[in-house]
Amino acid sequence: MGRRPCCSKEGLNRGAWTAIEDKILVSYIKTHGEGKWRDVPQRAGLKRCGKSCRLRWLNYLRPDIKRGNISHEEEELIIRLHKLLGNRWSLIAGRLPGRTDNEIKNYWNTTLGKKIGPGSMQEDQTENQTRQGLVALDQNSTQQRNTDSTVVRTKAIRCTKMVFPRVSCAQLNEIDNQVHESDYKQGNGDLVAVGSDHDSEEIRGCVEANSNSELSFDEQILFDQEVLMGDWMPLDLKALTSLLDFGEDWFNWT
DNA sequence: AATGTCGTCAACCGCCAAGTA
DNA sequence: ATACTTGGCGGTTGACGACAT
Repeated sequence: MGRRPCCSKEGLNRGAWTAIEDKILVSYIKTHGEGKWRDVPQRAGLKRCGKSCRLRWLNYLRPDIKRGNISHEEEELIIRLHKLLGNRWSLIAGRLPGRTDNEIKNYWNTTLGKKIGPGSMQEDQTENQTRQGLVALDQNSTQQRNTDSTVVRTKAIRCTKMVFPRVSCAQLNEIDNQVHESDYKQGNGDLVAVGSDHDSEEIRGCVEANSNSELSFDEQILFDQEVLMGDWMPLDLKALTSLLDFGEDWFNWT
C-alpha cells in the first residue's frame, strides 16, 4: 500500500507565503492553539497543506522566534553541539532558544560547513556513523574510552538528564552546582544529574523516584546522545557552555 | 545593461516513530 | 496486535538577491 499524501495538493497554494496568509494563520493559532495541523487549512480558510502551515508557524511565525544574525556565542555553541550530536538539528536548536532547526541547518550548510572545512565535514560523517550505531561501538575503542566512566541510559523519561564526565571531584561538584543552580533558576524543576559512575546508583534511585518508572541500564556505553541531550528543558547558554567546557575532553574520542 | 554564477534560506518531500482507534 | 494517522525530522530543492563578468 502506498503512502497516503498529507493532503490532496490540488488547488493549493505553494511556494512563499503571503502576508495575508501569515496573518490568517497567526490569528487562527492565537484563537485555537497549535496542533491538529491537518485540519488547520480548512478551519482557517487557507489554501495550504497542513504540513506547510505547521512549518510556517514553527519556523517563522512563532512569537518566540529570535530574529537576526547568529551571534558568535551561538555559533560556537552550534559547532560544539554539532560535534557532539551530528546533524541532529532539532536537538541543537533546542539548546538555542529562539532558533529553529531549519535555521541552524541552513546556517551550518551555508556558513559553518565552509568555515570548518571539508576535513571536519568528513570527520562529522564518521562521527555520525558512530553515533547512529552507538551501541555497536567496537570493542577496542570501547575499552580505550571506558576507563572510569559510565553513562546510564534512560528510557525516554521527560526532563531527566544524566552526564558522567571524567573529571575531578572538585570539577564535578562545580558542574553539578552550576547545572542545578541554572536549571532550578528557570523554575522548571528538571532533574539534572551530573556525576561519575560511583554516583550511578544514587542517581538512578533519584531519577526513578522522580519519574515513577524503572530505568534500563546499558553499562559500557560511553556516550548516548539520548541521555546527553534527552527530552529536558534547555539550560541557558552560559550553563551549557560551562558543562561543555568541562565535558569536552571526555566527549572527544579521537 | 545584460547575462551568468553563487549564496542564502524558506519551503517542500519522504521517511519514521509515536499515538490512537 | 494491527492498521492507520499525525507530528516531527533531516535532506533537498528552487526562488531570489547580490555580485561578477
